[in-house]
Amino acid sequence: MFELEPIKQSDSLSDEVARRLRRAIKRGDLPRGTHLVEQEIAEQFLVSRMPVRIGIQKLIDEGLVFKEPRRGAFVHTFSSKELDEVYSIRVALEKLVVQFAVPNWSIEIEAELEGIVGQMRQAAAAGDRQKGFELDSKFHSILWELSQHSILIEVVSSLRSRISRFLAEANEVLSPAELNHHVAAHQALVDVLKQRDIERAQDAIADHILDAHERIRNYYSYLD
Amino acid sequence: MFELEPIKQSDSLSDEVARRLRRAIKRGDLPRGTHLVEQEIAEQFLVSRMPVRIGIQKLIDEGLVFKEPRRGAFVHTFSSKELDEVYSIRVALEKLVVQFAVPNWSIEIEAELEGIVGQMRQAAAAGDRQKGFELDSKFHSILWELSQHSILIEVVSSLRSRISRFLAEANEVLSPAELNHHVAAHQALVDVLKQRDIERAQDAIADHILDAHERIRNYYSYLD
DNA sequence: CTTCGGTATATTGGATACGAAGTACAAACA
DNA sequence: TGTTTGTACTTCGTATCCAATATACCGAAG
Repeated sequence: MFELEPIKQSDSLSDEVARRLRRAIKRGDLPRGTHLVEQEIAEQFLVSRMPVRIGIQKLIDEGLVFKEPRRGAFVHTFSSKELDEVYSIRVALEKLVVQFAVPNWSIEIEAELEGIVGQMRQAAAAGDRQKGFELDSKFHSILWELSQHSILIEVVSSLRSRISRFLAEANEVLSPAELNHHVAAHQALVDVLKQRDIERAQDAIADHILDAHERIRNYYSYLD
Repeated sequence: MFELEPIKQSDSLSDEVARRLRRAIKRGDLPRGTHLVEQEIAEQFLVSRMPVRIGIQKLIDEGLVFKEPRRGAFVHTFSSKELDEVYSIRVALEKLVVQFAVPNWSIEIEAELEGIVGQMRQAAAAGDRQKGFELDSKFHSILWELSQHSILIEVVSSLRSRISRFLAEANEVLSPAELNHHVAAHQALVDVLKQRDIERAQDAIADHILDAHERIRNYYSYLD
């Protein structure tokens, strides 16, 4: 008997459609308020309207898109109130993440996160905001995974997903000082996590999230 | 100029299908693991398969149903680990609910919740577990609404929705003592809320949720 | 010039029929 | 008994069609 890697075909067309639309929304290629016309999208992706409809439905449930009856689906526009709401929830949940993640802390994770912070430092020095943003996402998702709580991961990543297009937008105008501050915040977080002190780590991540909230709120305050 | 409420015709067939399936799952009419065959459901509801597909998709994103590629959709079966996860998140979020709800506390709300607790007491005395369950749901959803945080409401109600079929099941076997204890817990919660002391109210609701967790965990521990 | 009404167009939401591909199950086979 | 094969079923996607409704435009009436 021999073993071969199973071919994973878990991707249905509707999943693929959802994924591509999700990416486009998060990257800002589809500006807020954009009308997602089924027919157009179907033609772009060379599929029929059905997988598009199901794909859009997924995005609706993720909060990235909203639908008006008989009018169609539109890219969601966030109010600053909603932004505040998301952040207030995230603070609570990220503390929970830390609570569950710390007991699973290991040398390997420590090295991985340190490595990411190192890359962040380089990206900040080079002024590569895009790279910095990706590393930030990666940093947090590693922490989420470390918590080993599938539903918590689902909820918290869904929350971040909702606001990611705003994060991406605000990220583009970060000053060099803010970039450095951002790196330092992650370094500080790792330093506290290393000590496996849950309470202090929770405080640290709460500070970090609140700080990000403040930053992004300032950005959007002069926007609308 | 004057304002009138817009007439919303938000009901599509897929919404209706989702609503009915949701009800059936929560009430336990569709046992866990049930294969949701599109054709069958379509025939039952006298609609075509399309609204069924979209309706099922909604339930998937709510976590009530899961899908296996090329096999179909099944009513979700919870593990005790998932139950623990949901509760750990709910404790954090319900505390947040209280934090935002207390400042909006009013005489009217107080009367309403007191009324519900009163009805709970009657239902408990009469041994009407079904009624007690409905009142419990209502009690908490009023508190959620009071928080005025739309996303928080969305997330926390979605979490409760996931486990509601288990709650309903466990609810059926509550002893009279447990029924009374349940009523007392809600009364205590109202009493603390009345004083508008956020911290104590948070502690109270955390106790209440943890207590419910313990109870339901005991029930399911001898089940699987 | 604004308001009203009609018309044209586009889009959604749903119905229906069909086909390809994967899954389950039972019967036939070794 | 254990394996193979065949068949029926189901999903997932395609292709078309249709009714209801939203929107935009245009012209006429006030």
